Amino acid sequence: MTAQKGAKSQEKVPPNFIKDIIEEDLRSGKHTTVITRFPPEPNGYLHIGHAKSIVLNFGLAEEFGGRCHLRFDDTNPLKEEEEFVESIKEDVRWLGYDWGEHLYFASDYFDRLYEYAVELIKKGKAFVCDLSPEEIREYRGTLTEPGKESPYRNRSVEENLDLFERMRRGEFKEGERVLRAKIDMASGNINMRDPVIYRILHASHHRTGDKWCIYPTYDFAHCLSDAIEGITHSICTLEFEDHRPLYDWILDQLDVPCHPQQIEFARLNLSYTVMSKRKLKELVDRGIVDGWDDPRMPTISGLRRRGIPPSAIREFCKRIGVAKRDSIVDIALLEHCIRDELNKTAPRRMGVLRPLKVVIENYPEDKTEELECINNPEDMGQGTRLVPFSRVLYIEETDFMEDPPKKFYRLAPGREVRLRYAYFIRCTDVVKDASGKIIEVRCTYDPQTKGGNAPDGRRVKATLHWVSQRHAVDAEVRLYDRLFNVPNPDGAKDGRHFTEFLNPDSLVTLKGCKLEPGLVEAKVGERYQFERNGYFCLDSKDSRPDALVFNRIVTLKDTWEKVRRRLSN
RNA sequence: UGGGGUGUCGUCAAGUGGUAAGACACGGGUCUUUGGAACCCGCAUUCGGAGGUUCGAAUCCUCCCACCCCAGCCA
Repeated sequence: MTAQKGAKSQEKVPPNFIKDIIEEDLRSGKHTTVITRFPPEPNGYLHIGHAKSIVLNFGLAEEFGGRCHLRFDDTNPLKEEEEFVESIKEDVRWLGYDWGEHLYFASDYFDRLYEYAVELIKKGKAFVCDLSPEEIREYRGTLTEPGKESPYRNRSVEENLDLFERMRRGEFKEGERVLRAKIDMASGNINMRDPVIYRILHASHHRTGDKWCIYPTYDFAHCLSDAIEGITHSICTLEFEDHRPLYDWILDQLDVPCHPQQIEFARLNLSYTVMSKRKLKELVDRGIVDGWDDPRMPTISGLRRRGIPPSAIREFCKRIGVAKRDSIVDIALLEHCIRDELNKTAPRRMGVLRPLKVVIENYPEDKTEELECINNPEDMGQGTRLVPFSRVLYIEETDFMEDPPKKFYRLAPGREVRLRYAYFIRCTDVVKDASGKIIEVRCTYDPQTKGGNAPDGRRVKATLHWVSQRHAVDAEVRLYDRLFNVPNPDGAKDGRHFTEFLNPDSLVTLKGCKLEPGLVEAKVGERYQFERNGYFCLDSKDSRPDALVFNRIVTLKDTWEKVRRRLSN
């Protein structure tokens, strides 16, 4: 428990401008507590960009001893579904955050919001407008020209009250009338040109059913929901900066419990992927990926299925910082956070992905030895396990070369290497098939080197992982890589479509992989390091006890691969 | 041609008048029964540009340039 707490306190959000504002507000006495909120619209799945916001909002509240609300911004019944509220709750929970009792819905406030709208009308600050959607657009003006006032702008309070009430009762068709705030049609900020705050939608809502046929817009509902909940700091992304004057205007007109401060920060962009809901949906709809939880997707469900630990995502979100400039974070940082976490926690196993048969000529045919292997050299507390060794083994195809280039110091004819936790072996011969392909490597072992050390002090340059043929468990292994070939797939200057930059090798499926026998016991949710290969986990969707499927979470850093590439250039 | 933002290393990002943190990436090295990990070293005389103020400027002033967002009864 204490250790847990200690670990948590290390997970602080590093300094940033929002934290500065909060600290100043606490210091000056403007606030005595911090109340934030994460306000998703339940119309889609969460992705790692949302994780940044979640970690910020929940992290800040946690750190200052306040709280963070989970509030669904469900003001548009046309787009929202119950299915998404459940998946969003699951994702937030999985990321490690708890909203406690503070689960809210903007739709919980529809009655109060309606009353606030009436109050605005009574103050002469809102009016019912009969203009059609097209006319409203025309009257709004353009970015460089001011708008024109609606001919309905100066209706009497009584008439507005009556019309608004009749809107509520369902006397009008969709688009026939709206309620608008009366602000300034000449404002340079288009959001202030008498924005629509209520519209007619004859649609049933996932929570309020058919009780309402008028619904508040985001601008009206959001600030008031914040005020109702006593939010102190309302943190959102940059595109809402232009909405802040409206946020403040609405709260200034009304008798509200408090006036939260809206603060904007730059949303997360990640290299070698796309983040917009529209683009992710296209990947799903065109069958380019296996659904929203495809392990290559930046969705929370995709990251989860990929096997990425939530702690690594939290750490990543804290490391990227919070600022106002548009940026693209290098996905290598995410990968680093994943390796960093898994290196410390993941038990090691041996798994041969591309098997090459090795026969140890001087090892008895029927003998089996149980060799002790360390589960995690970074954490000896994880203990050891026994792995069977016998005469016929598999090693990695890439660990043998008949004609090795310089700097390759794995197995080759005449060479001696170490089999991890086992023996030194020396290659004596190779066996090829009719096409010349090497199908078997013949070796001898040195019985004196059991455990991996030579009594005579003899050294070897390489240590290979291996699996005993007789004992191996078969598995399918899916090697995942970056979805795109270019850092910024939707930033093509020549207007090329982002799918033109897909990485054809983002998924490589390997069958007939040979794993050490203990891995039959692997369970969904566990993560392993397959030594010298990377980190892997069972696929939660497709793996079956008699047909194991492992996903590669991330590779190990591979210096040899770098050398090899340099050599071939 | 309107309004709102932003420009510090390849990528993020500190710094808020006192002489450019840190991380990732990258390069080199030590060590190693994972070519993993760990450890060490290197990596912006310069802060979008040009002027100016000052003993002193990334930080203050002026002008300019670039990029992002806004004309949903979406959020």
